[in-house]
Amino acid sequence: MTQIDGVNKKATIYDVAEAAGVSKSLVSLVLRGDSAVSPAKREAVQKAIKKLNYRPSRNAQNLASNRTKTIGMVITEYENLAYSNVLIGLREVFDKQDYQILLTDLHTNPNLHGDAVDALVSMDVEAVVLFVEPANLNTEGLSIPAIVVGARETTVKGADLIYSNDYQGSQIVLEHLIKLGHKNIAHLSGLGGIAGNRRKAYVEIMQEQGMPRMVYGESQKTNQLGGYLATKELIASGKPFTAIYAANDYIAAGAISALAEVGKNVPGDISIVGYDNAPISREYAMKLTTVDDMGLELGRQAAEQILKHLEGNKSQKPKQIVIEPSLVIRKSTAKKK
Amino acid sequence: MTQIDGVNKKATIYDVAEAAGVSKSLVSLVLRGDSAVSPAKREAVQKAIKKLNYRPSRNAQNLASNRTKTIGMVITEYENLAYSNVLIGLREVFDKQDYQILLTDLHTNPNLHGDAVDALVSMDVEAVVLFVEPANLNTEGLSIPAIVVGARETTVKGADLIYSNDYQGSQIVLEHLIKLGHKNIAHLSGLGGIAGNRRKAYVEIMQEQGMPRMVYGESQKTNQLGGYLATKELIASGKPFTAIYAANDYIAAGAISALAEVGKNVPGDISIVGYDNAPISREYAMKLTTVDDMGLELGRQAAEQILKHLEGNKSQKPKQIVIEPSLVIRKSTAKKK
DNA sequence: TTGTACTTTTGGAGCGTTCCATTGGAGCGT
DNA sequence: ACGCTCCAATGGAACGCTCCAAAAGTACAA
Repeated sequence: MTQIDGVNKKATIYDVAEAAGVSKSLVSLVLRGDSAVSPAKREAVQKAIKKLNYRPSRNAQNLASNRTKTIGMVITEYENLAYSNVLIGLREVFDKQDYQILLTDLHTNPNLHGDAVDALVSMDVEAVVLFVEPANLNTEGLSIPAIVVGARETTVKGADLIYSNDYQGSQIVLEHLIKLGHKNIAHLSGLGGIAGNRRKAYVEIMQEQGMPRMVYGESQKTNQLGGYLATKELIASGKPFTAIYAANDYIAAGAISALAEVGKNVPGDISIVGYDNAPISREYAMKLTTVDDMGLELGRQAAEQILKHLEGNKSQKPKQIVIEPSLVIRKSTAKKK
Repeated sequence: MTQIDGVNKKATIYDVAEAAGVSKSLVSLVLRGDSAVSPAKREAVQKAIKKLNYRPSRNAQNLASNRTKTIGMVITEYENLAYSNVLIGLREVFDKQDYQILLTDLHTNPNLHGDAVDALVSMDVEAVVLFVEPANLNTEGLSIPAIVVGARETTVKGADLIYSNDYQGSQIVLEHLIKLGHKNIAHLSGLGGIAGNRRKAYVEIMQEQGMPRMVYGESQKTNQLGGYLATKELIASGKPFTAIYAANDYIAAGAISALAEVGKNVPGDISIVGYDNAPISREYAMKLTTVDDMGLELGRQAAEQILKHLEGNKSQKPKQIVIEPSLVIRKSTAKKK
């Protein structure tokens, strides 16, 4: 930091060079950990860096090196933590390769033009991970690798696809409940494509099994309140049920409250299964039985896939990866009485 | 996008200029919405931009203009949504001024050196918003404005401070409960400085009022499970209580489950107040009475304060802003029977 | 026609790095 | 003392923009 006109200006590589009595190039070498630098000079440079509190400008670095080692990830909104495990999985892999992840939600400045992807591309990310629902994003002529996580189809041409098999998820949930003796299993759904897939699978499977289909909350938001309201509807319908399959854990949590209000006990009276293995399902006193959507694994494999594009041979054709979900049996399900 | 050696290369301003038959400078003017450009050329440029799918390089822009119009925000972890309202408040103000917000958690690549602040400074953010607990970050010689949100003290020298008054928060909670006739009010606490402040206030106020102090869960995490376990302890202690003041809404939610397990009804038997007005307190079927920590307002005012530094006269001395919290009365509290 | 006053457009320098080709020494054998 | 090889260190071009000073064009009055 140098003082000019009483204003702090950020130190540049030249300031460091001068302070250390070397050339800017030598400083650059030290910065990048080049082994060809003599210990004495290296130390001098490091001292100068510390003294001046120098931090290299990534803008300049990126520009000069034509690399950013940065991956962009687009999510719908921070409040919906579904992305959380995926992010952890991505980081696990990318950290090892010294890639950075830039997380962005769909919020964009109304004044500025361009959506989340535009913003990311402008920042020269080397690839994008899309964890958003209908992806009405500007992905036209996207010249970097893209992978869509969590959806089984996309309009992003050339993008890889990775998702966990929702059909199979519904299947293992229903198998589990049926094995426990349940016959009247209601489904709590919600808005959106993911809930839609699970619903479709539920309907199909119940049909195959010749069991009654009861779907509620299709037009509700996929959160606790939605689950609560859907359950109220279910109860009001007067239809008999001994188990509930909720399209996600928040909906399941809402269902539990609604049931509690009418004196129904979980799992004593009603068994409940959620989906996603969200934090709430673990923290919740109830310890929800749920489907692990393998977010961590999705993240890991998405990262590997991206690395293949980035480091390996360029033009691979779009790949589609399907991960098998798994049932996490906890305490919200029990044998039918 | 031009095809060179079969590899897509991003279009630059020169490519656009050539395609539009103008100079790179003219393209730059169009990009920045300069009014001195003739309609004809403007249109030609815009057509070329679209055709080439050109997106300006922010790295180059930032470097050349010596501005990034970007503010960095540091949070502890994405999973803890406490920051959410603050972010919304920040955006509300910064959007209008065309500033972008870069959100970062404390996760840093173990291979790369530098913490979250280093990373942000390297990216040339113009100011930082710190929404992290003890802030053991490298803020030495930070040459950009910093504001610490949510803490009443900080080691970041020169930083502004903005927080809502936790003491007052505890005060209005307890006033509310006392007014409802409660005398035996337990407090559910948890790890961390914020919970600590609320706890301290609780202890002080109860002491003043000559009422029994019951604090549980000090060593628990501040989530649902923590609240659940703390409540179990409270119940096991055998001490009489008719109301609970929980250090946050998740703890309160956990408490409700624990109470339900022993047949205690909220608010019939026990009144509960949470803190933070977190999403769960609204969505939750229970409709939790809680303290709004004014996150939105914190965000707004933090943004205003930063703008004062950035646009106004430079060297202001550190300012400390305290926001008054407010009670949101919903359905988890009732008159003592 | 020429000059004046704008308005529109342009070339060039500069932003803080990286990377490469080159320079300058040190060390060693003869 | 001289050449040769190696290794360490350096200067300059380049990255893709912005911004400024200057050039080119346009319109109108004299």
